[in-house]
Amino acid sequence: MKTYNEFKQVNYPKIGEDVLQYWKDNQIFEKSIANRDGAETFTFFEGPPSANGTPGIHHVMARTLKDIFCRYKTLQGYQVKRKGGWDTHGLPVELQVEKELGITKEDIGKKISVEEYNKKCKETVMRFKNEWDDLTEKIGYWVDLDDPYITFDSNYIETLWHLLKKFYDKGLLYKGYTIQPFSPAAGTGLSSHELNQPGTYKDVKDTSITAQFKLKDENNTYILAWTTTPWTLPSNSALAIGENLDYVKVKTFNPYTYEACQVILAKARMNAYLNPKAKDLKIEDYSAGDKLIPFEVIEEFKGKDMLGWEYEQLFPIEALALPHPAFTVVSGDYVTTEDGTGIVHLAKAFGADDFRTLVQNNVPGVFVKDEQGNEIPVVDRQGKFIPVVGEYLAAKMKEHGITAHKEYGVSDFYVKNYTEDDENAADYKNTDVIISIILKNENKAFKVEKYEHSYPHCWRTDKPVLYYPLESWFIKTTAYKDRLVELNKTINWKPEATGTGRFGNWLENLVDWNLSRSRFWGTPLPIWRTEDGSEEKCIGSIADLQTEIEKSVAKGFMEKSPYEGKELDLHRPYVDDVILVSEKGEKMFREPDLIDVWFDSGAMPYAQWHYPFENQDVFKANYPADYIAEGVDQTRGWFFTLHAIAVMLFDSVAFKNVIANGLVLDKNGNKMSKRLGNAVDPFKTLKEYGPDAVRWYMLSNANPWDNLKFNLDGVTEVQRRFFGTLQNTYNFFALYANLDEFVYEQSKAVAVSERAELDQWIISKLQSLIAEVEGAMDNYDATKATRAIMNFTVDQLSNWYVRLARKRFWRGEMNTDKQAAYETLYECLLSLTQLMSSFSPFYSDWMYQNLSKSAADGKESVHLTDWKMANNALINTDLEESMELAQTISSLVHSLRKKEKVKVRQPLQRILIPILKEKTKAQIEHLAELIKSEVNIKDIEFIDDASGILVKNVKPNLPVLGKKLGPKMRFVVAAINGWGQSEIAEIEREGKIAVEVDGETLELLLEEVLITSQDIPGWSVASDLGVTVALDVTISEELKQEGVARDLVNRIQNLRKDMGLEVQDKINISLEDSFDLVNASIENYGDYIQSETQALNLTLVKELDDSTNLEMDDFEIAVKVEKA
RNA sequence: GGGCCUGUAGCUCAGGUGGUUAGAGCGCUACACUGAUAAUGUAGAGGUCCGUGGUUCGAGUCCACGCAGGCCCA
Repeated sequence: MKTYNEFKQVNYPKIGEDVLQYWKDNQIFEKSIANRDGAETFTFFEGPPSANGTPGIHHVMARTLKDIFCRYKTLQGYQVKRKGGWDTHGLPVELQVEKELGITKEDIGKKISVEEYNKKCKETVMRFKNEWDDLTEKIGYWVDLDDPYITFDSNYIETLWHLLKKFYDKGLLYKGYTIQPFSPAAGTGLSSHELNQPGTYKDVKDTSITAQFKLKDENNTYILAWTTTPWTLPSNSALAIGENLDYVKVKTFNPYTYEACQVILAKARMNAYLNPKAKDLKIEDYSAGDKLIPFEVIEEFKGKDMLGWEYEQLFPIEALALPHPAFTVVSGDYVTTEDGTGIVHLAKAFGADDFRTLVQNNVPGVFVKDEQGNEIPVVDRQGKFIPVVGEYLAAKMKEHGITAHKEYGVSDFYVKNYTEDDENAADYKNTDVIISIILKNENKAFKVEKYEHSYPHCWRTDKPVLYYPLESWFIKTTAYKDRLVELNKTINWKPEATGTGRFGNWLENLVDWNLSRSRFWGTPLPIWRTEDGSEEKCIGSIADLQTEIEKSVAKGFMEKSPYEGKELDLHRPYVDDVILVSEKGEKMFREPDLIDVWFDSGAMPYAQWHYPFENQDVFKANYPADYIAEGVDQTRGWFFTLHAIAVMLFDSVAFKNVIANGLVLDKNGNKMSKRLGNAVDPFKTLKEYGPDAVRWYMLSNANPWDNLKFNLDGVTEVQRRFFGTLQNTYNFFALYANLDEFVYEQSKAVAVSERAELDQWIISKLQSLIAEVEGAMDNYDATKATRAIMNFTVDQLSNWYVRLARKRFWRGEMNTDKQAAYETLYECLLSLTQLMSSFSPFYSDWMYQNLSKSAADGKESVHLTDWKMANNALINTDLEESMELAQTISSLVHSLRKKEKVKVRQPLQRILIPILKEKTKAQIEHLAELIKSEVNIKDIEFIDDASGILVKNVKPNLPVLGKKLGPKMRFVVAAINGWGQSEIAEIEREGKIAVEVDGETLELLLEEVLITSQDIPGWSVASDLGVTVALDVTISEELKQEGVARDLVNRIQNLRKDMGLEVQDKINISLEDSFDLVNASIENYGDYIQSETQALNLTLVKELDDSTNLEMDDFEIAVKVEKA
């Protein structure tokens, strides 16, 4: 019976399927967790995917990355609970439903009830759960799929409410506004998605104004700022410059009033405002009305020099006056000199950039109070100026005698001009034009012109949109900015730059978290308000809600609870039916907003356990996460919301280690998309290549945080080069182990110290590998780990150890040396299965079981084993260095043989190795036998200084010399390069030497140069890595005979194979007596030939019948081989 | 427009703190081996280290400015 299964061919996909079935049948995953009951926990958080689309190949990457560290830590003895999860709310789901139903947001509540709509969303969102689960299993991502958290679940939402209430109680949840695209014609805000509809951006001609903002402390000096929305000028409260841009102050004249003035603008924009043809004209020669206006630069400065400059309000409307630091110059990182004046006018209410910049600089915006005392902008929701501004403009029209198609009342100043009747009137003037005329007349406009640009329009009304402040609920993240930054520094980011750069910068420029979404399918905001907004209540649990409902029913605001006799569903529309009662006895209605879905996922550490309502212990043992991984695109999404909630509510990080992985692109580096047809189907790929090779390829090919150019050829290569080589190595072991009936038994194994050098070496290498893999994995660097394993397997174990040790396996009966060889190879293979198991969980388990099913301590699965740490006592650095020397020397001899055209089978007498260090000599001698047999030579001779034939080379030791010499380096280097043998001898003898440089004498020390030996006169030499080898190519008669003997062995072995003999079959050989050389060879090496070919007899005969002709290098010889 | 990442051989990637002639695998070419054989070994060809400036005795490596591709945000 065979102990170790032998495989002619391996079917990797089938191994994946079989092992998956085995895991299921034997509950290996469950056992891997139950096994570690009571052990220290290692916590992983699953970033929930959305199952409303099918998974792609990039999910294989993401899920593999998540899986490997959990498996690794499990082996190391930690208990790693892994709860799966689903992200179920949000816009993509809504859009998909709308597309399928052929409706728009407009239709919700009309053509379809909110109830039906949300029901449809709920069905849609889990549509592809089965595909996801299937993929998850097939790629071997171990995660609990039976009990996942689902963000639409009532328990989940209850935790969200609990957290929101905590924010609320801390005073961190507030109602403010944010600048959003708004359609005054439709009276509604527009989502960025709506703005991205085709056709929304149209080319329009608007009146643009370059306005003059008068500096406070200087006469006739103005800052110029350009705008395509003149109606925002009354709301101006600051000007932004680029700190590093160059600005000029220019003496010139206003082109409309001809008044002398000094204007400030970006140097790079002068040509746009000041006619270059006028550059030679003199200021004094100008008279009002001249076409060419002279100008003269009188000062130049940087933008940062302008910071804090004060100017006078452009429209001095009393009700709009503001305190300092309004009307000052601030810095804006987005300011350019591509258009305008290089100075940007800021109106807080009407631009998102403006808003952000002003908030960051603590500059107030232009607002007025309404009856409730709320701040409102000077443009109302119909898109017209409120009377405060209207009055001013109407008065100015009169003052300046501006007439239009009609007389303007205080409420007629629409800023975006959508009353078509007016627009078509003959003498029509829009608000922008009126503002232009006023400013021109008042010496406040430097340039007015029509400007054609692309401007967004409402897709429904076709009217231009405004950027307008809309009410929103916010979390005051800015209050915790410092703590967020501080705690972020304790997180281990892979790659580091994502943590310090992308995420760190984001935290530095933090704005408050806008929680509000005006949608239907999502977590409702648990805040109820009275109609006048004077009282509000935040609900933190279902129990709270029930209590409040009861109060309200008692008060008579509701007949009965909307939930009476129904399943409790916190979603809209049910929750909207809840009317509560305020402290003062007023009716309270829920704020209709839903919350940002990122809050859903960022709260998963708590909500997945329904904390604090349940599972407090589980939560505490699994918080914060030791490790998470997600795409780098989540930096401002999930990574941020996890961090924000954890820091603000728990003063903790949410995760200690994080990998932000890159994208999976197609093999040409293009983004994969279903539309372009270059998307790789994960299921097909897994079916064809099996999960292990795909995982291994993804991890080893590039760092996970770099983008991966996914190429199936790469998967094939990994399969062939790595898995194929490993499989060959295993097959080799199994074949001979079974023949010898070898069975590994740890207790009876030969002590490592008693094994052959080669065994000790590979064991040492193996321990070094384990240490390297541990180091890499502890640092969350899977690429390094996989590459190290690959290198060991292919280069060290297969191409060196097995090749050199081959004969020990097939020759003779079982003895200690042979047993040691088996044990060594077995131990390497078994260790490899564990090292590999995190990355290629199926194949490694399969091989583990093949190797260990006969072992006394064999486990059901490699994934249930305990990590075998590196044994430092078995690491022999000296031996590893020796072997490296041996490998280098062998390689050099091979290349010399090739150069001299002497094949390896022809024995040669000796090689010469020049030796400058005793240690090197000892290290080579240590493995002399091995080198000799590997390259088929009889002797290694060393030549040292005493021989007197060494030719040495000298090189400067640059890092050492550089520090000492600095700029004189190149002279000294030139001097050293010109040295001959006598100088080298001198510095070696004296330990120092004098060098003349530039008339100066310097002393060089022995350690400042590197001496090597590269030449032996009259010999064919080769060198590499500081080792030089010379080969003696003289072939004596004796060597020739031995060469023939080896050739004969080789030819007879081929014959054996052709005859189909088994390895252990014995033979008889008859050779034709025809060549003296052959006869002599048989005379002297007959025993060798017989033992190698397992021949009982080797006879020379005069004539052979039924013989075969053997083709030797220079002749042919007849031979007859018979099975004995 | 801003932040961040990437750019090294035909392809995929390595290249601590700057150091003489920039490496590996695959692919290609030639040869060898033939008891791991649908394997394996050896050698060879193949480079403007994205560009331009700068710092330095010395730059793939450090700095500045660009170019190309990507991600996120406006």
